[in-house]
Amino acid sequence: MSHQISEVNVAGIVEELRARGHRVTPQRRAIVAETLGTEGHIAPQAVAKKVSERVPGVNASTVYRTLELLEELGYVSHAHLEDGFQYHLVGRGGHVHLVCARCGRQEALPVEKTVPFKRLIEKHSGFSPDFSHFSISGLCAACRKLQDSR
Amino acid sequence: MSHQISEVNVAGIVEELRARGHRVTPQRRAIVAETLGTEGHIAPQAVAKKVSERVPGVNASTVYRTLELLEELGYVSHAHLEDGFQYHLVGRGGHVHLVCARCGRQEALPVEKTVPFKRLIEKHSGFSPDFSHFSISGLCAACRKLQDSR
DNA sequence: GTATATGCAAAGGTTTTGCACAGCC
DNA sequence: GGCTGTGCAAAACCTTTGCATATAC
Repeated sequence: MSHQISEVNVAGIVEELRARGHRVTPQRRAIVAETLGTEGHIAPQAVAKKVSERVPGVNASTVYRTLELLEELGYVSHAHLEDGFQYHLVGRGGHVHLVCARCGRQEALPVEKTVPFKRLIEKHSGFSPDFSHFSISGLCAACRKLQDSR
Repeated sequence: MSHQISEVNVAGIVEELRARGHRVTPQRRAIVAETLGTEGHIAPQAVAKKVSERVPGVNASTVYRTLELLEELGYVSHAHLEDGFQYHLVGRGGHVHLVCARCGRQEALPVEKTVPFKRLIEKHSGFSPDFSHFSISGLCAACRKLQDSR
C-alpha cells in the first residue's frame, strides 16, 4: 500500500528548521507531517482542518505562515489550481492534471510522458519545469469536436 | 507595431451573441473589446477597471458575468496564474510563461517549442493543451544551482 | 411589452496582518 | 530570559448571488 517513501521526511525537515535557527513547535511538526503525508496537492485550509483534528486549536494563520516557511526552505511549492491555492512537495513524482477549459473534465497524464519536454525546456533556458502537480488547461476530445463542428 | 489581427473580432462576437439570443449592450461591447485588445491574460478586475475608464460605471459583477458568457461561447478561457484568476483568448498564439517557484522570476518559451509535447498529449488522450497563456512552474537555472549545492 | 442584463448591496470565502501572550531554546 | 511563533481578531480582497430597475429586442 505504501509508496516509496521519499528521502525527505519529517525528521529531516525538523532538523533543518533547527539548523537554520527556526523553532520546532508541535504545530509545525503536525503541519510538516500532514504535508509530507499528502499524495498530490493540498490547500492550506485542508491542512488546517486535518491538522487540528490531531493537534487541537491550530490556527489557520499559523498554517499559512508555516507553509510559506516550508516553501522558502524549498520543501514545498505552491500552485493555483482549479480548486484554488494548493501546496505540493517539490519533486515528488505524480501525474499531470489536464483540465478542460470548456467542461471542466479532468484527465491525468503520467509524468513520464513529460520527460522529453522537460529536457527540451531545460536545454532551452536552464529552467526546470515541474509539471507533476500543476493543471494544464486545454480542450478535451469531446469539447474539441464541438468546437470544430461550429 | 500591430500584430496579425486574429480572425476573431468584436463584430464577430457581437454577431454570435445576437444569433444566440443574447443582448448586445454597451457594457458587453466594451468588455469584449477590452478582452480582445489584451495581449496575453487579464484579470476580471483589470477588465473592470480599464472598461470603466471608457464606459463609466460598469459594475464588476457585470464583468464577471460577461467573461463567463464569453467562456461559454468558447472565445476565452480562464486560468489560475500567479497573479490570480485570469482570462485569455482561446488559441491566440504567444509564448509559455515559465515562473520560478523559488524566486518568482519569469521566463518565456516560444510556443513552437511546445508543439511536439502538444502532439504527444493529443495522441495520448485526445486532450488538446493550450500552453500559450498559462504559467508553468519550476525552478530557474539560478535557483536550481542553489538547490543542488545544499 | 417582455425577457434579459445591469447595478447595487450584501454575503461568502480565502488570505493577510498587527499585536499581546505563550513557549521553545 | 529573550526572542520567535502562535492565536485571536480584524481587515483586505476577490468573487458570487438576489433582487429591483433599466433596457435591448
